[in-house]
Amino acid sequence: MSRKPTSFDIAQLAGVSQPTVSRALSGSNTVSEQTRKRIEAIAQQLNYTVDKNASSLRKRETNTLALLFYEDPTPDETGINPFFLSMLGSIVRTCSLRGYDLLISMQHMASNWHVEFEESRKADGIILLGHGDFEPYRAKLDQLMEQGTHFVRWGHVNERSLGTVIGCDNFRGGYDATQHLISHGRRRIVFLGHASEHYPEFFDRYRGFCEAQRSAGIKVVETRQADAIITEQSGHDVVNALMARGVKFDAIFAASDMIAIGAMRALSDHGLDVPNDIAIVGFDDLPAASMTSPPLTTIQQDFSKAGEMLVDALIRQIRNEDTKTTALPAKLIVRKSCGAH
Amino acid sequence: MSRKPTSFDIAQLAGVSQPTVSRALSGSNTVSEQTRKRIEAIAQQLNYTVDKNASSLRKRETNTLALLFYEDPTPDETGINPFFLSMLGSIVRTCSLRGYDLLISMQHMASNWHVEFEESRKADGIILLGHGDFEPYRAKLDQLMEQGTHFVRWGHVNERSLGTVIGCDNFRGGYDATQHLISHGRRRIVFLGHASEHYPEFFDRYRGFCEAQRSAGIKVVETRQADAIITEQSGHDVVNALMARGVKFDAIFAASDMIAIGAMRALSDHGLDVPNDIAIVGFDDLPAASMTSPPLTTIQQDFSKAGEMLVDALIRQIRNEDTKTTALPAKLIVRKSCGAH
DNA sequence: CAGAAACCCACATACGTATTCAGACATTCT
DNA sequence: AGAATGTCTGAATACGTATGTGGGTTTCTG
Repeated sequence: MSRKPTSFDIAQLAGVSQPTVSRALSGSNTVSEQTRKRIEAIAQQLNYTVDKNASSLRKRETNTLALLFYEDPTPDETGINPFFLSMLGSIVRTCSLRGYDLLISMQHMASNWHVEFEESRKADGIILLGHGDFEPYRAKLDQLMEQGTHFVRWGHVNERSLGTVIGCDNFRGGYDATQHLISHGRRRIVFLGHASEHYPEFFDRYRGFCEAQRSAGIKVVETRQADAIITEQSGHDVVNALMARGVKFDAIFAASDMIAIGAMRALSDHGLDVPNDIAIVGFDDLPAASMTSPPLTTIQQDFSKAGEMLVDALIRQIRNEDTKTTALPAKLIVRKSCGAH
Repeated sequence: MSRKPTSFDIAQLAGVSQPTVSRALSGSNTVSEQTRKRIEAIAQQLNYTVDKNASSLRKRETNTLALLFYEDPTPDETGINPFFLSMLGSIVRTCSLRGYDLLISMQHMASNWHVEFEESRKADGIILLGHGDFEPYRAKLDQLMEQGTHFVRWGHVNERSLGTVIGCDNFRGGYDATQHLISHGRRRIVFLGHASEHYPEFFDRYRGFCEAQRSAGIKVVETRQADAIITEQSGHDVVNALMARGVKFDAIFAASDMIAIGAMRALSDHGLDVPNDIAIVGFDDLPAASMTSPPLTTIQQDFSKAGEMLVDALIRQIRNEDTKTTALPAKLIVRKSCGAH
């Protein structure tokens, strides 16, 4: 017999009916210990595995979670946002520990994954990475809510967030980073990163940045903020632009490590020393942060915890248990780029 | 009707039978243009999606590929090998372009995924990352072959490789890197990385390293090789060990960028300048390579191409077309760590 | 106008599992 | 001993789709 064995095959060999095989292997207690042993032995010997599709069809659940990246519309960049990549490991691991399979997909705005994944019963729920709750994402999130699709997302934590969100305490992180620079004597700090509603997480970091300065009696100057997105190149360019504009500063708080790394390269090109001339603090604690020279002081996001919480929250939601939007603490990691000691 | 619509629902509304709906939506030409339009309109309106499980069950194919990482047995390291992460993006994208879903799993040696994935019809084929064809992997690969499971893997390319392998021309890469250092006047080059059968890719790079030296009339000295695995810490430690042993060298060829980055940190700790005191060339061209200071000269592996080839080879195999084991070219990327200008 | 061909479509069925229901048998109770 | 209880198992069926087969209508051909 070369085809894949079915529960009928096992049943025949064990001299029982197919339903009994199904019950025995799914751990039902309505089957005698003796026959169960026999069935298990035969199943093992034939390398029998439950057919996932038939099982899912019958049970109406797939035991699979879907992970959806939002693909940035930069056709030349082939990579995934390094920040999300860092979270991937713990998501994969947690799914595995919880007995779920993980389906991964990268989507662009045009596609309508929101009807695809749960509707076609590929997955029991969806984890969203990179989908904010402002336009043009908002409409899609609304539709997910309406459909009753189970989903959680990583993002900006807010009182009126749509659905369940796991995020980071960005305000506090921004505050702590800035406070740290101030406490080491820096007074003219620039913020590198967008500061608008369309980048709600960066915006919170920026607000923390402003608040820390106010607390220290430093006047917040608008010219000390410059838009940047989460790429090394962007960080590099924005520093050059600042210097071209003649902005004076003695420290940088970058809204992401990628930006910080690009900034360090630009400073190096200008012959400036980090941290003596310019101190830098980043955000995220990407793997790359500890590899720069000098190593980057940064605000750590706990990726491992984040992935675990996303998966667990989604599973709770699938089981119709209550879930709550949560902000994880942000933690200052002092290395050398900030000039402490 | 709150439950998910089925093809029967569509059929009823369109006044046709269920099979006609199935044929209309799957683009069969045995259904009239007129009824097809009608059916499509209704399907669209109801947000109808083909049930993946029922379809897969009936068609006996899942339209899904599985990606299996081998998890290094370091329980504290929560991350995935950065090298594989770099490939992930293009694998995800290529799957999407080819119309396949991607199932991701991280496995440890103990588990027997080899019967799980294709046998339980979760996927039509498997992409393996991090599975060499030496023990203890070999037994599992043998079993996959025997089962007739479709799989491809990234790894060491060899005449007698088991199954279809996509890899990199490691020998040539090692040769070119070393040759480059020699051509810039370096004579005492150390190789950082394992040089044994258990690390076949590193071993090929090492053989290229040796060959380049012989071609240049430099005597290959065994003390100028030191074992290291693909982590930053390992690179750091091994350089310290070399210096403690009093080994003299003026250049480093690291078998991976991670090792190179760790090595640079160690050199910096010792007050040595890169590239003036010690020139360095890495391997892989990880994203981090361009962010170090000085930026790392390295041998580039084309991750984008690699992911694409893995996916395409697997799909060909699933379609019973012939596939061939392939080595991709390795390309020297000159930055600043090697001291060329 | 008869017969052939072409075209559409419905009927029946299979994919492999999980669950409901009821029956068989053994055991215990009165 | 007869009834009641409990334990285990089999028969029947549903999940939603895809496909082989055959029937009915229309169009074409001679």
